[in-house]
Amino acid sequence: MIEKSKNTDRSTEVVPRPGGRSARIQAAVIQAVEELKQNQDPSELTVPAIADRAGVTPSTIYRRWGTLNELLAEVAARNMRPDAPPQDTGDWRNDLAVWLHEFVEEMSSEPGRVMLREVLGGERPDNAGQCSSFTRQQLDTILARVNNDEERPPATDDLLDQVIAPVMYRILFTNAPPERDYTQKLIDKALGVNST
Amino acid sequence: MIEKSKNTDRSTEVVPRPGGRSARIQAAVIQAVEELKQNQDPSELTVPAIADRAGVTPSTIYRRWGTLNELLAEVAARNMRPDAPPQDTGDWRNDLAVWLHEFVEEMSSEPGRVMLREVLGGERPDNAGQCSSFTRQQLDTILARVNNDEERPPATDDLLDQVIAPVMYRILFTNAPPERDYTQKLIDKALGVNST
DNA sequence: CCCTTAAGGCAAATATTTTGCGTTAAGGGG
DNA sequence: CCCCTTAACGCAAAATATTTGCCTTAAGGG
Repeated sequence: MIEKSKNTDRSTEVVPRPGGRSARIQAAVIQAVEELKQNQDPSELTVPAIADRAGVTPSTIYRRWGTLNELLAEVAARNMRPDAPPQDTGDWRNDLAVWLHEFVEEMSSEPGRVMLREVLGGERPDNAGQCSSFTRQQLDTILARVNNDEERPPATDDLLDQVIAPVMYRILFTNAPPERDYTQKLIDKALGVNST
Repeated sequence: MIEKSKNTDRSTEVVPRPGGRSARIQAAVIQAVEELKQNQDPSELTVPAIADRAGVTPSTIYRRWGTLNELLAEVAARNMRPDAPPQDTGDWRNDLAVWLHEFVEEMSSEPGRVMLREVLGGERPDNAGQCSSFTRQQLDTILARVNNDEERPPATDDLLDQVIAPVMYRILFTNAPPERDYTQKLIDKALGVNST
């Protein structure tokens, strides 16, 4: 008997389908994770518990995300998405300072550090990449407010190197979260302010 | 009957004992982890497997480290300890460049990224702190070679902020590991080299 | 409307983590 | 030097979590 028409030998790669049942389940799972994270006691944040609350079987979660770490990484990355563009005070330098101080405070907080740990703990680099992408977008938004005729704004990359990176390094690798003064000095230096 | 002499009501806090049986077991477990990490297929890197190889019961590991993540974080932090001081070429600027390029290459490599993930994935901040402590020591060693009569070396903190941090940020949060040119420019800028 | 296929549910099989309890060895005091 | 106390370990049973095989479901495409 001839094997029934194998259509798999075509280069017709199986294209992943967008939206639909999968999407609803994914949303339910993610929401379940966020809800369970409200309850203190992180030991309740387990795959079976998440599955239960999402109305899904554990195997669904394991098959889609592989491990709890990956699921948490994805959720954390999502939650890092800013819910608003940086405040517009009319002075972009001020916007930058205001936004940055808030950014640092959020990242240094316990929930912030937990999110960072989760994002960086995942194996897929996408999630971490998304975080810096969000940050970059916020910076771009602020820099777009500069009147280019009057002054030349710093490049986004320079701000990432000279301000964001040092702040993140301290949060991730030292016990001393960045003080407000320290952060401000980084800004001033990056913007070329003379404070000798 | 009088409860037999309770000597626990004294302020004689029970002091954790250094070295001894515990120390040997700890060493055996850590070595087991390192050996198992040689074998590709990280799915073999499991607590029962580690316990087996270390000649220990799993419960010992769970009680001491809590989770696999914590154990891996500790081992990774240990392995980040440099095994030699930075090469001494006679020119500290060169020493810095040589050391840094090697540092970046190690951290960007797949094993390096895995170690970073493990270190940052643990809950105890000590391990990450130790990493930056190692880095700081290496930098200090290089800077100590500067002849202070002739030139003023940069501060270690400035190097951390302006060179190490940007490099680490890119490794952790972007898909593009730092190119050699990029790293060199960071050094030049931090050392005040005019390259306009 | 039917066909194909990726994804989900269910439940059994595995693997892991946790826990209670008895044992061991390191230190300290008499 | 011996005993006493205690933290840490081993062992094994119990509790959880993870993996897997097989069947069912629903989204898209022809």
